[in-house]
Amino acid sequence: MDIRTRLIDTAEQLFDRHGFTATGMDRLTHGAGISSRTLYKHVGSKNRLLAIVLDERDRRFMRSLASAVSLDDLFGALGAWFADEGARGCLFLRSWAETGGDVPEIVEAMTRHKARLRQRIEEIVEAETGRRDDELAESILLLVEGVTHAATYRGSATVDVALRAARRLVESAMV
Amino acid sequence: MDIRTRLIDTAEQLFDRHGFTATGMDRLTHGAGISSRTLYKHVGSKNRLLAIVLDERDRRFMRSLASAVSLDDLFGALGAWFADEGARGCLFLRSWAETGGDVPEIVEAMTRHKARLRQRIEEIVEAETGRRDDELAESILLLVEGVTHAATYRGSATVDVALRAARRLVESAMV
DNA sequence: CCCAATGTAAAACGATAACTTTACTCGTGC
DNA sequence: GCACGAGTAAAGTTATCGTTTTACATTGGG
Repeated sequence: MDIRTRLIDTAEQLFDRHGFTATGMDRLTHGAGISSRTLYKHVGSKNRLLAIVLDERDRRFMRSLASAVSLDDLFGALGAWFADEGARGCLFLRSWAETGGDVPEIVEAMTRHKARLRQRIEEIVEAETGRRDDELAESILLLVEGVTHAATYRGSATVDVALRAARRLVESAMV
Repeated sequence: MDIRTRLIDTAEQLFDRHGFTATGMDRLTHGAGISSRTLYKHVGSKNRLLAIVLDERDRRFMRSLASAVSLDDLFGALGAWFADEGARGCLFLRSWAETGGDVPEIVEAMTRHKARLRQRIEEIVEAETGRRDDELAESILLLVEGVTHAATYRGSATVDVALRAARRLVESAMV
């Protein structure tokens, strides 16, 4: 695996598990097995490293939803994500909050990700119901955001609750 | 206002707006207008200060829900909270994640708060529908958790979407 | 064959972190 | 009238922060 990939993977894990500010550069360099000089040649700064990590995470997350055309697919993918990666809340929102909304590159990475997520949910809702429905898409987004955070303290069974609630909302909107 | 209250209020604002780790002790002492010696006499450590802040926030938040007996009340109170305090995600989850789940007093404060919230939602659902319904309460919790985080990037109009979705879930459960 | 690129280790940078200590002031109650 | 508790300011402690720099090793291509 090449250095840059190894660095970004290490950083994503450390930022996710211990927090951005609490993760020092030494833990990043030791974790990735590189020198600090190499780290700075590759990513320039700690803030830029976080922005790159977020962009990479967005790509990976959206890829896991790429083939979803139903609520089952959507919440199935979410459940698989939590099982694989753990559930510690949304890393984009956490990064945005930890930096106080003061770092433009992180605000932008967060905004981009949330726009893509919202768009993707709209497509899935349209595939499931056969028509566009903004209000329905927005409430499914609320369930997705809700399960992302509730799963941290109520466990993975919450994904099934979210799926059943989403189905009911679709039914209720179909009448 | 007495020193301890002033300190806790200041700390809550700074932790919420800039993050826990990113807020230094000097900003806390200057913000509260006290010396560092006094701060440590009162709260002992930065971690204990955060735990105290969280307990106080929980009391205040639960008080704002104290008289709620309907979905309207519940989401009305949430909307008012966001309007008054801003929406930057759940401070309990953020504090828990920022400290990597490694600080017992913070894990406990988070767990206590979430248990109380879940309990309160169960009571409101029972008052609204006339019967206990665990599944329904859990899905309303998902909407509450969802709107808490989605409001940070989709604005306060999301509260109305959450309320309407909650109403539909109740209707759907009443059949 | 050697130059340029890419990496390393390790020291140094100034700033700041959380926290403690020293020395001093003040108002209150006995 | 003075002792004491509660506060202050400010320096000091030890440690770590993000970042840069210096000096050196390895390696692949013209």
